[in-house]
Amino acid sequence: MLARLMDLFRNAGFDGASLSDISASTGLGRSSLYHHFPKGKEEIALQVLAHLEDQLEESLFEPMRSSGTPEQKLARMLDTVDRFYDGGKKACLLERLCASVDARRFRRPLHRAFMTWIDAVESLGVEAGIPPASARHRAEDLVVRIEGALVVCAGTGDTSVFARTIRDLRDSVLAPVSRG
Amino acid sequence: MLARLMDLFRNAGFDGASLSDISASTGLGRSSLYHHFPKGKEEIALQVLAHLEDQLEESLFEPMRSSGTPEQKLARMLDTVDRFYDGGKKACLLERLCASVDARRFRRPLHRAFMTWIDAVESLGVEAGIPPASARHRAEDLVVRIEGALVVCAGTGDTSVFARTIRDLRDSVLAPVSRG
DNA sequence: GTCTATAACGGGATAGAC
DNA sequence: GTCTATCCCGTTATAGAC
Repeated sequence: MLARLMDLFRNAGFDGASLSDISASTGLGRSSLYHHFPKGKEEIALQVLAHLEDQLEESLFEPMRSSGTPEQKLARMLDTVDRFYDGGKKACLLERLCASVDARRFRRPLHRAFMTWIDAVESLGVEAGIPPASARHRAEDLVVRIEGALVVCAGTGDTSVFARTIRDLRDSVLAPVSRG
Repeated sequence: MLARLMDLFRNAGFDGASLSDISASTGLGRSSLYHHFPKGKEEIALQVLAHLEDQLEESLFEPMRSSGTPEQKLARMLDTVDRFYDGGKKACLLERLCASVDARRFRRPLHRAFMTWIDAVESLGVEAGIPPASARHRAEDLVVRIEGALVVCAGTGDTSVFARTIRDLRDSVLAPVSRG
Protein backbone atom coordinates (compact mmCIF):
# COMPACT_ATOMS: atom_id res chain seq x y z
CA MET A 1 0.00 0.00 0.00
CA LEU A 2 2.78 2.43 0.89
CA ALA A 3 4.41 1.26 -2.33
CA ARG A 4 1.40 2.33 -4.36
CA LEU A 5 1.31 5.65 -2.56
CA MET A 6 4.98 6.15 -3.31
CA ASP A 7 4.31 5.61 -7.00
CA LEU A 8 1.57 8.19 -6.81
CA PHE A 9 3.70 10.85 -5.15
CA ARG A 10 6.59 10.11 -7.51
CA ASN A 11 4.30 10.76 -10.45
CA ALA A 12 2.23 13.66 -9.21
CA GLY A 13 4.29 15.29 -6.49
CA PHE A 14 2.83 16.42 -3.19
CA ASP A 15 0.78 19.31 -4.56
CA GLY A 16 -0.39 17.31 -7.53
CA ALA A 17 -1.63 14.30 -5.60
CA SER A 18 -5.19 14.86 -4.41
CA LEU A 19 -7.06 12.87 -1.80
CA SER A 20 -9.14 11.43 -4.63
CA ASP A 21 -5.96 10.14 -6.25
CA ILE A 22 -4.80 8.75 -2.94
CA SER A 23 -8.16 7.12 -2.39
CA ALA A 24 -8.12 5.59 -5.87
CA SER A 25 -4.56 4.31 -5.59
CA THR A 26 -5.17 2.63 -2.24
CA GLY A 27 -8.79 1.55 -2.61
CA LEU A 28 -9.56 3.22 0.72
CA GLY A 29 -12.36 5.72 1.17
CA ARG A 30 -11.84 9.19 2.56
CA SER A 31 -12.78 8.19 6.11
CA SER A 32 -10.54 5.15 6.11
CA LEU A 33 -7.64 7.36 5.09
CA TYR A 34 -8.26 9.70 8.01
CA HIS A 35 -8.55 6.69 10.27
CA HIS A 36 -5.07 5.53 9.28
CA PHE A 37 -3.56 8.99 8.90
CA PRO A 38 -5.37 11.33 11.33
CA LYS A 39 -3.34 14.35 10.28
CA GLY A 40 -4.26 13.96 6.62
CA LYS A 41 -2.24 14.32 3.49
CA GLU A 42 0.93 15.66 5.08
CA GLU A 43 1.11 12.67 7.40
CA ILE A 44 0.61 10.33 4.45
CA ALA A 45 3.52 11.90 2.60
CA LEU A 46 5.72 11.73 5.69
CA GLN A 47 4.97 8.03 6.14
CA VAL A 48 5.66 7.39 2.47
CA LEU A 49 8.96 9.21 2.90
CA ALA A 50 9.77 7.12 5.97
CA HIS A 51 8.94 4.02 3.98
CA LEU A 52 11.34 5.13 1.27
CA GLU A 53 14.08 5.62 3.85
CA ASP A 54 13.54 2.05 5.09
CA GLN A 55 13.62 0.78 1.54
CA LEU A 56 16.82 2.68 0.73
CA GLU A 57 18.45 1.37 3.87
CA GLU A 58 17.53 -2.20 3.03
CA SER A 59 18.19 -2.27 -0.71
CA LEU A 60 20.96 0.32 -1.11
CA PHE A 61 22.87 1.18 2.04
CA GLU A 62 22.92 -2.12 3.89
CA PRO A 63 24.34 -4.03 0.88
CA MET A 64 27.04 -1.37 0.62
CA ARG A 65 28.24 -2.23 4.11
CA SER A 66 28.28 -6.00 3.58
CA SER A 67 30.85 -8.22 1.92
CA GLY A 68 32.49 -7.64 -1.44
CA THR A 69 35.02 -5.30 -2.96
CA PRO A 70 34.10 -1.61 -3.13
CA GLU A 71 33.91 -1.96 -6.91
CA GLN A 72 31.39 -4.79 -6.66
CA LYS A 73 29.30 -2.92 -4.13
CA LEU A 74 29.27 0.25 -6.23
CA ALA A 75 28.20 -1.75 -9.26
CA ARG A 76 25.38 -3.41 -7.31
CA MET A 77 24.23 -0.08 -5.96
CA LEU A 78 24.09 1.47 -9.41
CA ASP A 79 22.21 -1.56 -10.73
CA THR A 80 19.63 -1.12 -8.00
CA VAL A 81 19.36 2.60 -8.69
CA ASP A 82 18.93 1.94 -12.40
CA ARG A 83 16.13 -0.51 -11.74
CA PHE A 84 14.50 1.72 -9.12
CA TYR A 85 14.22 4.63 -11.53
CA ASP A 86 13.43 2.32 -14.45
CA GLY A 87 16.35 3.55 -16.51
CA GLY A 88 15.40 7.21 -16.01
CA LYS A 89 11.72 6.87 -16.81
CA LYS A 90 10.52 7.21 -13.20
CA ALA A 91 11.00 10.29 -11.04
CA CYS A 92 12.64 10.51 -7.63
CA LEU A 93 10.38 10.96 -4.64
CA LEU A 94 13.01 13.04 -2.87
CA GLU A 95 13.22 15.45 -5.78
CA ARG A 96 9.46 15.65 -6.08
CA LEU A 97 9.06 16.52 -2.42
CA CYS A 98 11.86 19.08 -2.62
CA ALA A 99 9.78 20.75 -5.33
CA SER A 100 6.59 21.22 -3.35
CA VAL A 101 5.10 24.25 -1.69
CA ASP A 102 6.45 24.63 1.81
CA ALA A 103 9.08 21.92 1.38
CA ARG A 104 10.23 22.82 4.89
CA ARG A 105 7.69 20.31 6.14
CA PHE A 106 9.83 17.58 4.64
CA ARG A 107 13.23 19.13 5.16
CA ARG A 108 14.37 16.95 8.03
CA PRO A 109 13.69 13.56 6.40
CA LEU A 110 14.87 14.85 3.02
CA HIS A 111 18.11 16.09 4.51
CA ARG A 112 18.56 12.79 6.34
CA ALA A 113 17.90 10.70 3.21
CA PHE A 114 20.36 12.64 1.07
CA MET A 115 23.01 12.60 3.80
CA THR A 116 22.69 8.88 4.47
CA TRP A 117 23.10 8.20 0.78
CA ILE A 118 26.12 10.47 0.43
CA ASP A 119 27.69 9.05 3.59
CA ALA A 120 27.33 5.50 2.30
CA VAL A 121 29.05 6.30 -0.98
CA GLU A 122 31.75 8.24 0.83
CA SER A 123 32.50 5.20 3.00
CA LEU A 124 32.84 3.12 -0.13
CA GLY A 125 35.39 5.55 -1.50
CA VAL A 126 37.39 5.61 1.72
CA GLU A 127 37.31 1.80 1.79
CA ALA A 128 38.74 1.86 -1.73
CA GLY A 129 41.63 4.00 -0.59
CA ILE A 130 40.48 7.37 -1.84
CA PRO A 131 41.45 10.38 0.31
CA PRO A 132 38.51 11.35 2.55
CA ALA A 133 37.96 14.80 1.06
CA SER A 134 37.91 13.45 -2.49
CA ALA A 135 35.66 10.59 -1.44
CA ARG A 136 33.20 13.06 0.02
CA HIS A 137 33.13 15.19 -3.09
CA ARG A 138 32.69 12.22 -5.36
CA ALA A 139 29.88 10.89 -3.22
CA GLU A 140 28.07 14.22 -3.38
CA ASP A 141 28.70 14.24 -7.08
CA LEU A 142 27.16 10.80 -7.54
CA VAL A 143 23.91 11.87 -5.92
CA VAL A 144 23.94 15.21 -7.74
CA ARG A 145 24.39 13.55 -11.11
CA ILE A 146 21.70 10.94 -10.55
CA GLU A 147 19.17 13.56 -9.47
CA GLY A 148 20.18 15.89 -12.27
CA ALA A 149 19.97 13.15 -14.89
CA LEU A 150 16.45 12.33 -13.74
CA VAL A 151 15.45 15.99 -14.12
CA VAL A 152 16.96 16.32 -17.59
CA CYS A 153 15.40 13.03 -18.71
CA ALA A 154 12.01 14.14 -17.42
CA GLY A 155 12.38 17.42 -19.27
CA THR A 156 13.62 16.05 -22.57
CA GLY A 157 11.92 12.66 -22.62
CA ASP A 158 15.25 11.12 -23.54
CA THR A 159 16.52 8.53 -21.09
CA SER A 160 19.89 8.08 -22.75
CA VAL A 161 21.34 10.80 -20.51
CA PHE A 162 20.45 8.77 -17.45
CA ALA A 163 21.96 5.61 -18.92
CA ARG A 164 25.19 7.36 -19.76
CA THR A 165 25.36 9.00 -16.35
CA ILE A 166 25.07 5.64 -14.61
CA ARG A 167 27.73 4.21 -16.91
CA ASP A 168 30.11 7.09 -16.20
CA LEU A 169 29.61 6.76 -12.46
CA ARG A 170 30.50 3.09 -12.61
CA ASP A 171 34.02 4.00 -13.69
CA SER A 172 34.65 7.40 -12.18
CA VAL A 173 33.52 7.20 -8.55
CA LEU A 174 36.24 4.83 -7.41
CA ALA A 175 38.89 5.75 -9.98
CA PRO A 176 42.36 6.62 -8.64
CA VAL A 177 42.66 10.30 -7.78
CA SER A 178 44.43 12.23 -10.50
CA ARG A 179 42.23 15.22 -11.06
CA GLY A 180 40.13 15.02 -7.88
CA MET B 1 6.02 41.53 -14.40
CA LEU B 2 7.04 38.29 -16.12
CA ALA B 3 10.07 38.44 -13.87
CA ARG B 4 7.89 38.45 -10.77
CA LEU B 5 5.81 35.62 -12.16
CA MET B 6 8.96 33.65 -12.83
CA ASP B 7 10.02 34.08 -9.24
CA LEU B 8 6.62 32.82 -8.15
CA PHE B 9 6.72 29.72 -10.32
CA ARG B 10 10.31 29.03 -9.31
CA ASN B 11 9.27 29.05 -5.68
CA ALA B 12 5.91 27.35 -5.81
CA GLY B 13 5.93 25.32 -9.00
CA PHE B 14 2.99 25.17 -11.37
CA ASP B 15 0.67 23.20 -9.10
CA GLY B 16 1.65 25.19 -6.05
CA ALA B 17 1.08 28.63 -7.55
CA SER B 18 -2.57 29.60 -7.25
CA LEU B 19 -4.36 32.37 -9.11
CA SER B 20 -4.45 34.25 -5.83
CA ASP B 21 -0.67 34.03 -5.64
CA ILE B 22 -0.42 35.15 -9.25
CA SER B 23 -2.77 38.03 -8.59
CA ALA B 24 -0.81 39.08 -5.51
CA SER B 25 2.57 38.88 -7.21
CA THR B 26 1.46 40.96 -10.19
CA GLY B 27 -0.96 43.34 -8.53
CA LEU B 28 -3.55 42.43 -11.17
CA GLY B 29 -7.05 41.28 -10.34
CA ARG B 30 -8.53 38.07 -11.67
CA SER B 31 -10.23 39.74 -14.64
CA SER B 32 -7.11 41.61 -15.67
CA LEU B 33 -5.21 38.34 -15.67
CA TYR B 34 -7.74 36.76 -17.99
CA HIS B 35 -7.62 39.84 -20.17
CA HIS B 36 -3.87 39.42 -20.65
CA PHE B 37 -3.88 35.61 -20.65
CA PRO B 38 -7.23 34.43 -22.05
CA LYS B 39 -6.40 30.76 -21.60
CA GLY B 40 -5.63 31.14 -17.93
CA LYS B 41 -2.92 29.71 -15.75
CA GLU B 42 -1.41 27.37 -18.29
CA GLU B 43 -0.91 30.22 -20.72
CA ILE B 44 0.72 32.28 -18.00
CA ALA B 45 3.20 29.51 -17.28
CA LEU B 46 3.93 29.07 -20.98
CA GLN B 47 4.62 32.78 -21.40
CA VAL B 48 6.84 32.76 -18.33
CA LEU B 49 8.71 29.85 -19.85
CA ALA B 50 9.05 31.69 -23.16
CA HIS B 51 10.36 34.68 -21.24
CA LEU B 52 12.94 32.46 -19.59
CA GLU B 53 14.02 31.16 -22.99
CA ASP B 54 14.53 34.73 -24.19
CA GLN B 55 16.47 35.53 -21.07
CA LEU B 56 18.68 32.47 -21.41
CA GLU B 57 19.33 33.31 -25.04
CA GLU B 58 20.33 36.84 -24.17
CA SER B 59 22.35 36.29 -21.02
CA LEU B 60 23.76 32.80 -21.51
CA PHE B 61 23.81 31.55 -25.07
CA GLU B 62 24.45 34.70 -27.04
CA PRO B 63 27.56 35.61 -24.99
CA MET B 64 28.82 32.06 -25.58
CA ARG B 65 28.82 32.67 -29.32
CA SER B 66 30.57 36.04 -29.15
CA SER B 67 34.22 36.90 -28.79
CA GLY B 68 36.65 35.45 -26.30
CA THR B 69 38.41 32.17 -25.70
CA PRO B 70 36.23 29.17 -24.90
CA GLU B 71 37.67 29.22 -21.37
CA GLN B 72 36.62 32.83 -20.88
CA LYS B 73 33.15 32.17 -22.23
CA LEU B 74 32.67 29.12 -20.04
CA ALA B 75 33.74 31.11 -17.01
CA ARG B 76 31.33 33.93 -17.84
CA MET B 77 28.50 31.45 -18.37
CA LEU B 78 29.08 29.81 -15.02
CA ASP B 79 29.25 33.20 -13.33
CA THR B 80 25.87 34.08 -14.80
CA VAL B 81 24.42 30.73 -13.74
CA ASP B 82 25.75 31.18 -10.24
CA ARG B 83 24.14 34.59 -9.97
CA PHE B 84 20.89 33.45 -11.55
CA TYR B 85 20.43 30.68 -8.98
CA ASP B 86 21.80 32.85 -6.18
CA GLY B 87 24.55 30.40 -5.34
CA GLY B 88 22.12 27.48 -5.11
CA LYS B 89 19.47 29.19 -2.99
CA LYS B 90 16.96 29.65 -5.80
CA ALA B 91 15.30 26.84 -7.74
CA CYS B 92 15.27 26.27 -11.49
CA LEU B 93 12.05 27.01 -13.33
CA LEU B 94 12.74 24.23 -15.82
CA GLU B 95 13.06 21.68 -13.04
CA ARG B 96 9.96 22.97 -11.30
CA LEU B 97 7.88 22.66 -14.43
CA CYS B 98 9.25 19.18 -15.11
CA ALA B 99 7.91 18.26 -11.69
CA SER B 100 4.30 19.26 -12.24
CA VAL B 101 1.22 17.20 -12.95
CA ASP B 102 0.87 16.67 -16.66
CA ALA B 103 4.28 18.05 -17.49
CA ARG B 104 3.55 17.08 -21.10
CA ARG B 105 1.93 20.49 -21.46
CA PHE B 106 5.39 22.00 -21.12
CA ARG B 107 7.40 19.26 -22.78
CA ARG B 108 8.12 21.05 -26.02
CA PRO B 109 9.55 24.27 -24.55
CA LEU B 110 11.29 22.34 -21.80
CA HIS B 111 12.93 20.05 -24.31
CA ARG B 112 13.93 23.03 -26.42
CA ALA B 113 15.41 24.93 -23.49
CA PHE B 114 17.50 21.99 -22.30
CA MET B 115 18.68 21.21 -25.82
CA THR B 116 19.63 24.79 -26.61
CA TRP B 117 21.66 24.92 -23.43
CA ILE B 118 23.40 21.62 -24.10
CA ASP B 119 24.07 22.57 -27.73
CA ALA B 120 25.67 25.84 -26.69
CA VAL B 121 28.04 24.14 -24.27
CA GLU B 122 28.82 21.45 -26.83
CA SER B 123 29.83 24.09 -29.36
CA LEU B 124 32.13 25.60 -26.77
CA GLY B 125 33.82 22.24 -26.30
CA VAL B 126 34.22 21.67 -30.02
CA GLU B 127 35.63 25.18 -30.37
CA ALA B 128 38.16 24.26 -27.69
CA GLY B 129 39.26 21.24 -29.67
CA ILE B 130 37.44 18.51 -27.81
CA PRO B 131 36.22 15.56 -29.90
CA PRO B 132 32.53 16.05 -30.73
CA ALA B 133 31.26 12.98 -28.87
CA SER B 134 33.13 13.96 -25.71
CA ALA B 135 32.00 17.54 -26.05
CA ARG B 136 28.39 16.41 -26.25
CA HIS B 137 28.68 14.22 -23.16
CA ARG B 138 30.39 16.91 -21.17
CA ALA B 139 27.75 19.42 -22.17
CA GLU B 140 24.96 17.10 -21.05
CA ASP B 141 26.92 16.51 -17.88
CA LEU B 142 27.18 20.22 -17.15
CA VAL B 143 23.42 20.70 -17.29
CA VAL B 144 22.83 17.47 -15.36
CA ARG B 145 25.16 18.53 -12.56
CA ILE B 146 23.74 22.03 -12.28
CA GLU B 147 20.18 20.74 -12.07
CA GLY B 148 21.18 17.97 -9.68
CA ALA B 149 23.12 20.33 -7.44
CA LEU B 150 20.07 22.58 -7.18
CA VAL B 151 17.92 19.62 -6.15
CA VAL B 152 20.38 18.43 -3.52
CA CYS B 153 20.82 21.95 -2.17
CA ALA B 154 17.06 22.40 -1.94
CA GLY B 155 16.77 19.11 -0.10
CA THR B 156 19.61 19.59 2.32
CA GLY B 157 19.57 23.35 2.75
CA ASP B 158 23.32 23.32 2.17
CA THR B 159 24.47 25.42 -0.78
CA SER B 160 28.10 24.32 -0.59
CA VAL B 161 27.36 21.45 -2.97
CA PHE B 162 26.26 23.93 -5.63
CA ALA B 163 29.33 26.08 -5.11
CA ARG B 164 31.64 23.11 -5.44
CA THR B 165 29.83 21.84 -8.50
CA ILE B 166 30.26 25.17 -10.28
CA ARG B 167 33.93 25.21 -9.30
CA ASP B 168 34.47 21.69 -10.64
CA LEU B 169 32.75 22.51 -13.91
CA ARG B 170 35.02 25.49 -14.41
CA ASP B 171 38.00 23.16 -14.69
CA SER B 172 36.57 19.93 -16.04
CA VAL B 173 34.32 20.88 -18.95
CA LEU B 174 37.10 22.05 -21.27
CA ALA B 175 39.92 19.94 -19.83
CA PRO B 176 41.94 17.87 -22.33
CA VAL B 177 40.40 14.43 -22.91
CA SER B 178 42.23 11.77 -20.96
CA ARG B 179 39.47 9.89 -19.17
CA GLY B 180 36.51 11.09 -21.17
C1' DG C 1 -12.66 -0.06 10.07
C1' DT C 2 -15.29 1.30 6.33
C1' DC C 3 -19.25 3.50 4.28
C1' DT C 4 -22.36 7.74 2.85
C1' DA C 5 -23.04 12.36 3.28
C1' DT C 6 -21.66 16.85 3.87
C1' DA C 7 -19.35 20.76 5.74
C1' DA C 8 -15.98 24.47 4.88
C1' DC C 9 -12.94 26.21 1.98
C1' DG C 10 -10.15 27.55 -2.03
C1' DG C 11 -9.36 26.58 -6.70
C1' DG C 12 -9.90 28.24 -11.75
C1' DA C 13 -12.72 30.68 -14.63
C1' DT C 14 -16.73 34.19 -16.29
C1' DA C 15 -20.17 37.89 -16.65
C1' DG C 16 -21.22 42.44 -16.80
C1' DA C 17 -20.81 47.14 -15.08
C1' DC C 18 -17.77 50.90 -15.43
C1' DG D 1 -8.30 47.33 -18.77
C1' DT D 2 -9.90 46.93 -14.36
C1' DC D 3 -13.38 46.10 -10.72
C1' DT D 4 -17.17 43.50 -8.16
C1' DA D 5 -19.69 39.71 -7.87
C1' DT D 6 -20.43 35.12 -8.76
C1' DC D 7 -20.44 30.25 -10.65
C1' DC D 8 -18.97 25.68 -10.52
C1' DC D 9 -16.01 22.41 -9.24
C1' DG D 10 -12.51 19.89 -6.66
C1' DT D 11 -10.19 20.04 -2.50
C1' DT D 12 -9.29 18.81 2.49
C1' DA D 13 -11.50 17.43 6.35
C1' DT D 14 -15.29 15.80 9.57
C1' DA D 15 -19.71 13.57 11.30
C1' DG D 16 -22.47 9.79 12.07
C1' DA D 17 -24.55 5.39 10.60
C1' DC D 18 -23.33 0.59 10.06
